[in-house]
Amino acid sequence: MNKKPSLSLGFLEGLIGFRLRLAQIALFDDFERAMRPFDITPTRFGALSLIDANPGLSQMQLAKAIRLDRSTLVALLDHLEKRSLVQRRPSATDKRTNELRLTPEGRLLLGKLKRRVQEHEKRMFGKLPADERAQLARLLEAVSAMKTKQVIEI
Amino acid sequence: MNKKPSLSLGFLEGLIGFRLRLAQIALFDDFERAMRPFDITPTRFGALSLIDANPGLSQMQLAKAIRLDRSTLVALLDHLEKRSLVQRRPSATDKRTNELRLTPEGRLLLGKLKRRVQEHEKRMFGKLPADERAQLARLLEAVSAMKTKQVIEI
DNA sequence: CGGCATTAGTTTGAGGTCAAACAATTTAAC
DNA sequence: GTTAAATTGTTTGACCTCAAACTAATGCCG
Repeated sequence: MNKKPSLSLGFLEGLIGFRLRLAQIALFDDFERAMRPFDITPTRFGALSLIDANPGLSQMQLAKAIRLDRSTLVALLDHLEKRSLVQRRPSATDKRTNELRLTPEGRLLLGKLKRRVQEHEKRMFGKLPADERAQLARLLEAVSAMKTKQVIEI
Repeated sequence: MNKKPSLSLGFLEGLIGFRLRLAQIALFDDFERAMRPFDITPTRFGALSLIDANPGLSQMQLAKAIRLDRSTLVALLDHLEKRSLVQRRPSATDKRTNELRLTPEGRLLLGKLKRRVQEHEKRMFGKLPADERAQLARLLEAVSAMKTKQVIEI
């Protein structure tokens, strides 16, 4: 009748990277569920937010900011443009680039999404005391800032 | 000469979820680089570790433990089996399931990988004082433990 | 026992992601 | 100023992931 032998994590037990991956999956799961009615993923939300905060930015700038390959961004923007949330406008000064802007519909939707995302963050982190939330944010930022100096060969 | 206007993060600025995603990307990047000579991804490493720690487990058990869809696991195990690192052995007691085990080569490789992963963790978290690393692990675990109680409709 | 729901592994299809190759444009070098 | 190098957006191909449908086997329930 023992239904949960519950596997051993073995070596994974002590790895912060593994813990972070699990947290990421839980987070994505809740986000996805909350945004399902709008068909918005974390990546799409990030793109909308950054375009909103930096109107006129280029696809390369956006791609770097959300850590997405520029080729991946093409389909994502196609999608958002098809939904009339975003507009690609050829730059007058550099004909290689597009200037990205939210449409009025895009701004309207983003407003709703922001409220949902706040609720999502509250669900996922609201149980933690404020100082621990701040600590978590600080530590995560420190990890992101770590750059690989040098890679060991074979 | 200002080469870095450096976009505003806007609404993303205050989101722990966004910070966590950036940390995850940085982590994955360093991991991937360190393991490139062995063609091992975090997911593959996780699978090898769990099989090592729980010899004879089934594909479903493994899939749940590493949060992977069972259909995804099929190709992953095909790959590891083709490399003679893992063995699928049909269970005698339940003919639906396979018992998973590492081969001697698998155990040998995993040993090397563990050392690399330790170096990787040291690179990414080593700069943090030990108590902060522990705190980070604890907080991440708390986030993973958050289960969506209920989802708001439209 | 006998039939039906459940479970395990697999296959297939849709979508997200990166890397490499390409054309158009801009920048740098001479 | 002309030519070579770098940059931007795009397309294509490979891979990973999930979800749904399928098959074989087990468990349940009368």
